[in-house]
Amino acid sequence: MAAKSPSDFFERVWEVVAEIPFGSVTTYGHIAAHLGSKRAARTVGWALRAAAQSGLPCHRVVNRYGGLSGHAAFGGPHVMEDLLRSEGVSFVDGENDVPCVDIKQHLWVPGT
DNA sequence: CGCTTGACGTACA
DNA sequence: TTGTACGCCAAGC
Repeated sequence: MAAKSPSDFFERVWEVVAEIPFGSVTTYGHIAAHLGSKRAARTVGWALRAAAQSGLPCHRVVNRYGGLSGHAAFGGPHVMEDLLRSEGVSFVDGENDVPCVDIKQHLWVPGT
């Protein structure tokens, strides 16, 4: 698709997030890499915050460790986790008793 | 108009 | 191996 404007970076993130299948999750790094820059993960986070306000399923986007980072943007610390569990996403205990999404089982890659 | 912060990740010392 | 620094892009002050 033809590029539009420099801020199109946000729209690309939203486009990818909107294509995440039900019950699947992806990571900031994968989205950023799909956009062209692996280190743009931070910018992806900014776009996700705006995505939450756009009504996109940004709760399907987690960090590299499967940890839910943007729970604050959902208005509740357990909203994001509950949404993922409602979609059938499995949670695994992290190395610090921290529940993380089983990305190994639900990881979805942009372009699939 | 310029510096700092921010839902991360990779590279290097 | 662990810790620190850098990079990406946009918004806020």
